[in-house]
Amino acid sequence: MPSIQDVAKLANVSTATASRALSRPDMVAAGTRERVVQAAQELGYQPNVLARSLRQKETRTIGLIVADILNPFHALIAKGAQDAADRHGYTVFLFNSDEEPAKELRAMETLRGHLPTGLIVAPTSGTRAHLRTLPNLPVVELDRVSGHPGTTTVTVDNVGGAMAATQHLIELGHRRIGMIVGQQDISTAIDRHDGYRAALKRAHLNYDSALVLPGHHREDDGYRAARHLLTLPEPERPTALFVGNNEMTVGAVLAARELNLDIPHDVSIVGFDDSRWAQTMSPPLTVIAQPAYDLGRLACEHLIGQLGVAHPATPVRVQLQTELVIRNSTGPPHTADHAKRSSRPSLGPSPHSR
Amino acid sequence: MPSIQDVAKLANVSTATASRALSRPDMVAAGTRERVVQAAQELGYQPNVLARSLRQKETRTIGLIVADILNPFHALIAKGAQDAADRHGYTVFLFNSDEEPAKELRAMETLRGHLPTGLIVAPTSGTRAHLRTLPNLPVVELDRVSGHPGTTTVTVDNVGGAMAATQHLIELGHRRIGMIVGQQDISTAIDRHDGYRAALKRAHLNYDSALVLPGHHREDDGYRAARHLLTLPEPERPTALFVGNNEMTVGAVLAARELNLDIPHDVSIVGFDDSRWAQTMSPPLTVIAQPAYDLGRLACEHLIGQLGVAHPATPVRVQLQTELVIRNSTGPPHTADHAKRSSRPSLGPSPHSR
DNA sequence: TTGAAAGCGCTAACAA
DNA sequence: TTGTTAGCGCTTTCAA
Repeated sequence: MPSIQDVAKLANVSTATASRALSRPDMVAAGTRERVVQAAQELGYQPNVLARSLRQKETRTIGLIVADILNPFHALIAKGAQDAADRHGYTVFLFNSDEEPAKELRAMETLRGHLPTGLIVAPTSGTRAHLRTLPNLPVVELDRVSGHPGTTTVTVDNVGGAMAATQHLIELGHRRIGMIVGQQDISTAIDRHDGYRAALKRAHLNYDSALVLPGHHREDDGYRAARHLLTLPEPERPTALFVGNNEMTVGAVLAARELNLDIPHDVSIVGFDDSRWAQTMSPPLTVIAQPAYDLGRLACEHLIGQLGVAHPATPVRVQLQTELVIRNSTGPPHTADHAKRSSRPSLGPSPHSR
Repeated sequence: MPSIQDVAKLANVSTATASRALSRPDMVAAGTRERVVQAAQELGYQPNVLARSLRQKETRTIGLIVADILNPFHALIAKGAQDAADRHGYTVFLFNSDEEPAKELRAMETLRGHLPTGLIVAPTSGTRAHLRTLPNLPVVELDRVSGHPGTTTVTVDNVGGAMAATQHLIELGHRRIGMIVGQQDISTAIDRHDGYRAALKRAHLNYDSALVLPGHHREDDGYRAARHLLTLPEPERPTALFVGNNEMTVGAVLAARELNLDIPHDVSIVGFDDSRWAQTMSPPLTVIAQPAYDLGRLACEHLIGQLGVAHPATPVRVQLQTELVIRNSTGPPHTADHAKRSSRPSLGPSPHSR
């Protein structure tokens, strides 16, 4: 690997001039500049980022910790952030916390040694404590908020989204609406739960805690919770389910299928988060869609934007809107008064539309 | 951020000793060692990776370039690689090429400045040329091979997988089997095409080039190709489709739905790559499953394993097996001799808008 | 077993 | 406009 010394030698200038010619062209005479650039090209010179960063105490590197890169929602966030970083000449270090605070801490420690210019994190329950390890590091929280004071947050309107989902079911005529909710120490789960309650209240429906089951955001949790709710004795069984995230929604759908319940005839389902399979599943799922890519993009842009700036008095709180996408997994309830259709040959592929 | 100087001062030793105490404990007297470790802990010292790497000319960093992090197959690869790197104390720089050689080159250039210890790449058509920019950098190719001489490759048996898929269809009684194949400058696409041909040949079936349509690995390509194949006039229309990757398979399924063709009654479909939605789709898809996580893991382990070693005479070629997972998207053909069922209600009118 | 000193490649004061 | 020089934080000779 050629160094700037080699370039300088070939161009017959000092290393300082070579450095300037490449990084601050306007500080150097046109002729010299050209010689240096020419030499650099000839040697295939690529500056050593490590040396530069060490000297400048500025790495142009951003740490990004997402909860689970295998979840398309988080993958899309990561892509949005990475694309944005790239546009601004930053490089992203991507880590997975797998929803485990311990892993998140490890990621932060690793990151710290690399002296990132800033950090974007989709918090776990441990984030607030962990962030105290990294004072003076500009942080943007993404998707969820940890409650750490002073950090910029980029989220969606989870309360509003959950209300829209619940209200959609209510408007279809549902009165017993179950919710499969995420961990109650994660802000999104709390907010979605709140939105669900608020929508019920507005419609003067009772909140029945027996219809609200917690999960840890995994498919399996959704499956188990749905199985429980959907096998409640008839008057108690919910006619609709609002599921708090994408993975759990898959589980809920599988549970319904397994119980031979037709969606939406026997049970309506609304999920949170849109995704490829929400569209291609049968039936295509009604969901609350989130602008995941923009979430990542904006988090990154805000982080970069506030880098130079001194600590702003009031931290920025960006909130994006969600969108209710009505597909075919929701419909009016068919309760006991309707003859229970017995042998539907599973769930025929339903019309796919958007 | 405390530096090793601070630690040294607090422990009353020179920086050299402090460094040794932390990195090579056995070179230091027990008492001194303890004092240093104690001091480091007290200060929350974390070594500056940049300075260390600059000095040692060794970054313990691995570059990873995948084709598309939004594709669960690649996401799983990335996770496998990252987990493995982590276990060995390496940090991964993850980049997306988005299947574009130009983006891949940019990623490599960025990477180069960071002096990665090694590189793992899922090649595009440009990789072979680009790798010449990075001589002396240990490289492992993943999933696909670029033909760059001397690099270790970790792939699956694409020929075998494609043969298994095709043979499965043949055994079910299909005689006209269409294939939607990937870009013919990507090794996996070539291999899968070869496997398809080989299986036909072994069964003494003609290879009909009219039944083989190319695509660029995107859902949309699969959709268009399938639409074309499935609307061929009756005697020519294939009764089964083998689709060369996961994204295109989704497109093919959507096309079949839109044409009101029942899967597998009217057309059988086998995809390459398993995934969440392959399982949850309706019908659940028969696929050739690939060990994506292990692909990533092994690529990383081989890279790390060969780091110290001088250039091995014969490059390593790891090949993993695929597995035919039979679900419900394949069945025996029902050709013209069967009465064509006209109005299958289950399929529903499927206005798939795009 | 420890310390002094050099140097990785780069950029930024400062001087010329 | 250019060059000289120092130093970012660390590890590693070399010497004691």
